[in-house]
Amino acid sequence: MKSAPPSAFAKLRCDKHVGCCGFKRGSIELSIATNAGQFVARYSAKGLAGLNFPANGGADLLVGQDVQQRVPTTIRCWHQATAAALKQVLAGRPAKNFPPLDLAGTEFQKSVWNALRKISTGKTKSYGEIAQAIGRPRAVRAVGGACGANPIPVLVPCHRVLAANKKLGGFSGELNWKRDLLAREGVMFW
DNA sequence: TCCGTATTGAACT
DNA sequence: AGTTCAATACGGA
Repeated sequence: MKSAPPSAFAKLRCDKHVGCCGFKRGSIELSIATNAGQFVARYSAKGLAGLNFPANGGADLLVGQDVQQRVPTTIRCWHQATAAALKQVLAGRPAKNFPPLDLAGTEFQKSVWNALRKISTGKTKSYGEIAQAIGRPRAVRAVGGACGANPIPVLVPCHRVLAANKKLGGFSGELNWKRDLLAREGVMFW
């Protein structure tokens, strides 16, 4: 596996910023520079716990390589897997290796997210199909809610879920991301 | 308990 | 072909 790119920055969130920006106390955030912008991955003690789309305004919180050296070895290893996997998906290719995922949520949400991970690159499913896959054929709307609560977009491919009529459906945050991600995988939709 | 939701399919214009 | 509408399961307040 390749080493972390030199463009990767790390930041450690100060504990006094608890609750700020939705990040949790003690978590470690590492950014990933891609051709789609700078993503931010968040790690807990158990694994990758969150992934954020590139956003403006966070640059002032970033620090350089010196702080990155203070990141625990295990997390740096996870981050390499995360960065590689993210870039694979952005390139429209299936990710070979995943870091351990620390998916925090209810049992229902985790079952939905687990079902999402079974959708292979370039394929799509409807909310109804996901609902059926987890044994709750009528929980279609709840599936949508779980998708919106997905803490790790892209790697947990919530963007591969379309409405039953194969139209785009919705997305939390910029809908263009869903379009873009699908286009990167060669998926055509109405 | 009530409200909103990244749905769905059927019944209507 | 577009619009309205009720059923539905779950999560958050």
